[in-house]
Amino acid sequence: MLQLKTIRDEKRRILKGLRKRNWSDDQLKIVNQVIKLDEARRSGQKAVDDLLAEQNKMAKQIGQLMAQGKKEEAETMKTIVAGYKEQSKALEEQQRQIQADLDELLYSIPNCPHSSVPAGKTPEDNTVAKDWDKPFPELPADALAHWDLGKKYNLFDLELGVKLTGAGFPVYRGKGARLQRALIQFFLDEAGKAGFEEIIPPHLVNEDSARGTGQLPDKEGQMYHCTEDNLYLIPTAEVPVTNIVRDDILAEKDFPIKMTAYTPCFRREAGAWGAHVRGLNRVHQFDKVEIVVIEHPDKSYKTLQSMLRHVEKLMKKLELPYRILLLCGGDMGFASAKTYDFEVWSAAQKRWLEVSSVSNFETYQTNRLKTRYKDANGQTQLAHSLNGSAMALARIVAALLENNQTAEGIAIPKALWKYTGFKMI
RNA sequence: GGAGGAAUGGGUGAGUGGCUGAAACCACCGGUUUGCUAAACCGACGUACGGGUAAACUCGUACCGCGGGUUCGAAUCCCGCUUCCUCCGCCA
Repeated sequence: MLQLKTIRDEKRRILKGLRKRNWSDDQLKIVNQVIKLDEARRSGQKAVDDLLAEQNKMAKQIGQLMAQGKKEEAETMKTIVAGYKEQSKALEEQQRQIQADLDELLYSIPNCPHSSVPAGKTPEDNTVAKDWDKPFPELPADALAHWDLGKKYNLFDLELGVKLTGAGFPVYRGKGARLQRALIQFFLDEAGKAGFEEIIPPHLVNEDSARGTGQLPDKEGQMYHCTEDNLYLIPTAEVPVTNIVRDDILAEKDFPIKMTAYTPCFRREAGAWGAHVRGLNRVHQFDKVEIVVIEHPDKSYKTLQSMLRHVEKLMKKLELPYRILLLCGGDMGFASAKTYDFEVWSAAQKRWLEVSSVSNFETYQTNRLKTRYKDANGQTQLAHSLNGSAMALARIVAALLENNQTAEGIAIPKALWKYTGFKMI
């Protein structure tokens, strides 16, 4: 969530940013409500603190009176303190309510987009930051979409997934399974070479972690929830990995903290079913290698660029046509200040598929996570957090299969040979 | 799953009702001494919110695993929960 201090001190910037997210004048009123509630909170706290201070002082005096054997005086003071206590209890209750209201409002305000983020409402308003300037792969007229290729070569089975679990849970098998594992290994190795520490996190997280990265309370319905144990299946490795630094106070020399993790990702994705969700395009369980960076605020945008270059390198090694989009305010995720999306060209479907999303969250996540560092003056400051997919598997597989299909079979890109153990499917 | 024990600041660890936001030691940081390093000595050293301030600083409040309770007053007493350790059972 946004910091109260930022909302107080930089109200104009925040309002401007929220307009980029197409907030109406009505919605923008929330900002003023927050400021008003915050004032009430502060004056309320002063009142409570003063009352408690008085009680503390009197408690000490009572102790001294008792020691001196002045029992009656002590007793009269006790009755006075009892009155104060009642007052402060009532005030504290009021404060709790104010704080709860304030939190609720703060949770409902998305991150303020970076000044370089274009305004816009829909995906059509995104800016193409880097377009594909070479020709797309030419496929014969009888080219198959990946779901048909999967059947033809026995690579994955969606119906079998329905039998075992339900729609959206693909079963990979044979060379399809092997390709999947090869890609994971390849992505992890590349991340390792780029200096990311490899993590194997839990695949279920508790409520605190889900709250830390912002899945709760806003996107509760998107996660699978094990109610018996109150644990959530992770929708992305971002959740457990970023929470590694929750409640930490780092030193400046610790930056950047670079971590990578492969995990399966579980998403309920209620609704949103339609023509574009066939095959592996949108599933409830998919594999992804994620990169996460905790960075000094002065360097986070430079780091965002280096993360883009990393993902770009993966695209090139996989020999896939890709483009990079700078998302507009309306299409950006709730917690992000700036997001780039990578899309690969899916030659048989003849459309772009989103395979990676790289974002700088600035202090939006770290404010909830309480991930801070000591600056040169010894002051405690919030760190910046960033993450990106490097990359999401299912859709990469879809594009690989479609783009590389030939009469002889599906050609595997050179970079994967040593992982797959085969060059053709 | 059953039976015991434990949880204090970055670490070790003292502290069983007021003089304890918390001894001592270690680590870290600043300084003195030193040809350099080490040692020795001196000093500072938690977090959050709030007040006085723009800041240095200073004051108040809260925090000794978490939540409640008793009391004028709780790290300390009581209740619930969580986690960790030991033993037993089950098990990849």
